[in-house]
Amino acid sequence: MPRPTRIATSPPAAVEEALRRLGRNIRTARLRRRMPQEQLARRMGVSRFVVSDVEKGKPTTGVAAYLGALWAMGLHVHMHDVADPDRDEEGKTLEQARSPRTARPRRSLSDDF
Amino acid sequence: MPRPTRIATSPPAAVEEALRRLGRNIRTARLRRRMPQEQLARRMGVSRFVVSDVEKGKPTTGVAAYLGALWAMGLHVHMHDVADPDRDEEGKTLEQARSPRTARPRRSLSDDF
DNA sequence: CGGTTTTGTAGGCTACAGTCAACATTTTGA
DNA sequence: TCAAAATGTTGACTGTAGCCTACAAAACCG
Repeated sequence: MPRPTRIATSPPAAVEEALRRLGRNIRTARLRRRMPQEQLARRMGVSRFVVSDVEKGKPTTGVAAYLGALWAMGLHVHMHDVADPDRDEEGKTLEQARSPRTARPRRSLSDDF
Repeated sequence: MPRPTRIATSPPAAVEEALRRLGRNIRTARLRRRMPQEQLARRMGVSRFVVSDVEKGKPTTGVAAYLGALWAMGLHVHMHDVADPDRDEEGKTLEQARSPRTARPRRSLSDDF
């Protein structure tokens, strides 16, 4: 992703850690299946270097590489729960009566400072 | 990700669908929080176009953008379960005695055809 | 409704992500 | 122990991902 995006070059610690963990998990899954990086890469249609990057949790790597790795090992279903509206308790609370299609802020009549 | 990788340009249907779902979920979470794309983008340190891409589930977009969006809404913890070794039943079954550090194939003594 | 905000889209620019080759290192299985 | 396989690392090349500007459309709230 060209033109260094702050989120990619120096992500928040939480993001970095989440990516490292994801990469570690993917690596564990691959090793359990006794599948070399090379073979996983072929299944995904990328070079083995991308697999290496994914397992390192490299932030600048495309999301398709991560999803593809999960998919190639039958683990992509785990993604279905991520940000699932049913699991988003904070969101459910914040949601008032309905869910608008745009996020236009509400302006109360007399509370406009 | 330059040089069109197959996984990114024409991903397996399952990957495409998983990405669309993820993007949809992120959008729902954002709208519930009544947060414009612009504001979310600022928090992430990217332009609003990247947020738009994420919500569309664009496969070629960097993983940091997706993770960053989740993080900015406090949803990145959902990633912790993805490919979690404890949840990888198939992997647990395949795993024999131990987990090697590389995926070198085993060759039994007399079963080498 | 009507002004305002949000979101979508198109085109162009530029830095860099993915690729590859070659070699070094690590780790395995026997 | 040791050869073989897997993985890591480096550096150069190249097409594109992310950015921006500008306009259009959509959807909101009062």
